[in-house]
Amino acid sequence: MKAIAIVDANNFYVSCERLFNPRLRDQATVVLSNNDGCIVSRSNEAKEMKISMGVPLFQVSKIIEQNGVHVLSSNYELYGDMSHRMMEVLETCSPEVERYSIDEAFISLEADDSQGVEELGRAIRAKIHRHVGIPVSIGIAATKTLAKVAGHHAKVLPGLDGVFDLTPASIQVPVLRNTPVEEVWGIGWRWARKLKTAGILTAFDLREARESWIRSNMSIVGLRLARELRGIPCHTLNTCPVPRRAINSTRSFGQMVDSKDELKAAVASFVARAAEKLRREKMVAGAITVFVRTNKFHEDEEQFSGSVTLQLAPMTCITNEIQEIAFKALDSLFRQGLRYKKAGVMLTGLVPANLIPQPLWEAEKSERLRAVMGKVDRLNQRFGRETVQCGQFHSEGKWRMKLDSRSPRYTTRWDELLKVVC
DNA sequence: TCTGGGGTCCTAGGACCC
DNA sequence: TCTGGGGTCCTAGGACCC
Repeated sequence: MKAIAIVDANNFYVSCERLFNPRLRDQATVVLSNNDGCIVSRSNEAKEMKISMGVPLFQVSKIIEQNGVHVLSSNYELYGDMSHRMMEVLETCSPEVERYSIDEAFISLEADDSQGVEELGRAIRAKIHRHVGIPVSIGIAATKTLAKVAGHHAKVLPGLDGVFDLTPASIQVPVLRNTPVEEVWGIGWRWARKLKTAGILTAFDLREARESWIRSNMSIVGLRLARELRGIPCHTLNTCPVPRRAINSTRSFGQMVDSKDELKAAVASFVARAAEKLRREKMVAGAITVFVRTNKFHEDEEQFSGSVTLQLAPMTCITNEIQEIAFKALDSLFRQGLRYKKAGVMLTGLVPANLIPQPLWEAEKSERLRAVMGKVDRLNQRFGRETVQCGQFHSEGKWRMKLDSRSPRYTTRWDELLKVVC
């Protein structure tokens, strides 16, 4: 029998921090988003204190102080590296691995005479724990959506020890009846609200709902979802990474920004980051969107949110060339007298760099520029982001984000290696 | 005072063409 | 200048995910 499994790391960011700081084990710990704004990962102890996912830090500061919860800024370099290690182990366990997010992968499992899918799942869980040290939950079923349901149960039901096999037909109905509809993968709060009004309260109700109703209220997306709950696969495994369609770089500012120069500096830095990603993927972009917005939480201030898209012709991956167009977009977007909280850029129309024709007379120039960019990227990779900067920059500025309590990047920086003191 | 970032997919509507 | 259906392409916006 062949099945799909979802392998999902438990409290991933907190688990990564605990690997290198064992004092955090058994202690309530949370990890924050960029700018130290929101809670994005919680240990089980923190979850028990009713600290919700995604809440702003200041709203739970009382709980955190009263209980001595450990609070860490996010350390994406560390989490990215641990994620990579986990995926490498998975690739030794299954011929088909889809890296779904930083802490999750879908894999195929094939049972044989000696081992059922559940035993396979348990072996994988043990191997990841042994080689990487991160605890995972594994849900197994015939479709991705059912596997996610199984994975959720594997995580929260203590008796299952982290692995739940939902392939036996006999248990599917009771399990789906016990799954609130808002916990189904693909159902967000808006659809959940709509479904509840229509009397669809559980995953089972959604599975049994009329297809015509689903189609007209939730589009083809909802229809696929309902079929997946019935065991009809609509989402296959994507084992080779699909080419990216867009690259973003956006940030909320540490403090509000009102000057155009400072906004320009922020946009220049976002373009630099996005262009670096673009070159790493060996692609060029055909268009750039720049957006700015005020602080939507300050309801008493004048609000503005706008974006401008401009073509990049010829297509390019050169930071300075993209910055030039981005500044034009910003010029037409900027309004004096507003206080901005967030800005960003999005590169779209991405094409592999080797597929676009180069005009002969441009070839030499673009070759030279690309070589320069390559050197800049290598220097920044080696000595840290923004060691070498392109175009206009203020290295400091109100827009820079806060990261007050980041742990060392133990596995990717020589000077931040874990020190053992005897 | 403080409120994340980076993605994907789908649909509706407008512009344009035949 | 208006009439109309059908097709494509593009963009904005909405919904979702982690």
